[in-house]
Amino acid sequence: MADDVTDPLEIRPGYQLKRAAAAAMSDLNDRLSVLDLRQVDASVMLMIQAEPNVIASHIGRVLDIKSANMVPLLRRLEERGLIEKVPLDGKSHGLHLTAAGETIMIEANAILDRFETDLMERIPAEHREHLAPALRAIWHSDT
Amino acid sequence: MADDVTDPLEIRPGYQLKRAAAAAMSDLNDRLSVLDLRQVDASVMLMIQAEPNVIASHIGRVLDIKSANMVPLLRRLEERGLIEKVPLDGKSHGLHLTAAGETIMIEANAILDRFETDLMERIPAEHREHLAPALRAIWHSDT
DNA sequence: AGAATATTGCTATATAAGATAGCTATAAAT
DNA sequence: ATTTATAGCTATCTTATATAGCAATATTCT
Repeated sequence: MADDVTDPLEIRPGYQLKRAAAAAMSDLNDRLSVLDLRQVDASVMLMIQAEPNVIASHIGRVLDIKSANMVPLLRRLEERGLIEKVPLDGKSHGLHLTAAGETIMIEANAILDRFETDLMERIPAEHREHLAPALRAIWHSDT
Repeated sequence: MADDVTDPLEIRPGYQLKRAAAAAMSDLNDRLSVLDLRQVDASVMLMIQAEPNVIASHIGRVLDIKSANMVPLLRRLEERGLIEKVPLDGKSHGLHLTAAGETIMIEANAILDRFETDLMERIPAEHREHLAPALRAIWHSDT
């Protein structure tokens, strides 16, 4: 039996969204793996880079990472010498990229830029500009 | 510190895709939970409904479900009396919905339709029609 | 027909992401 | 000053999916 039978899920946008995200995220993970970084690592470091001295709980709030999961994530990055913590007061630490962290982020940003260029290039031109606004609407109106 | 600091990931379509998918899938899982079905269960049953007598390995190929994971999935559905297996030859089984399976799929299809209507309604009208083609392009050109 | 190969469905186990529950110390609010 | 909220943390659980491999059967090739 050839696999040309109509997939009843092909017409469902929810399924398209899931499969597109899975394909894209798998691709990105492969690309980031050469730096031994996961997406979540890169996104956290991106936030630290954008706002040095940011605290962990703020990153967690923005990126939806539970503090229980943030702790080992930051510890790994710190142990690799990519970030450092500077005490702000008795309980908070400002996060910063180290020199090594800045260096790896040059490559990480290049990978992310390339990934996104490739991602957008897959999309026919007439649909391309609509993707980000549509996705943002889905995400931000989620209750 | 108010959380109005610019999120450096807001501008990245890859991140938008991930967050939109996560929000939508979480929503859908909540809705399907009233039937005690997960998305993957519903999608498998949808394929069986669309093509009675389909075999498990075909579903796995189309939906990207490993046979090791298909086995317990089908067993649960069979134990709940929602599907049944009819031997086709010495090693394959044709899958069918039972009467109970047909009944639950009436509700499941209603939930899916409603979910997708709500999903699309969140998107501003001028972007709406572009979402599915854009997502399909991302998914299907994935190597 | 016989031999080699591929497919189907399966078991058992590993991995990885993320969620839950709860705790201590500190800071902020009343 | 007392209460409440926040930051960071530990330990553990759940869940989805991946890996490795197997026996029986079907298919393909010579």
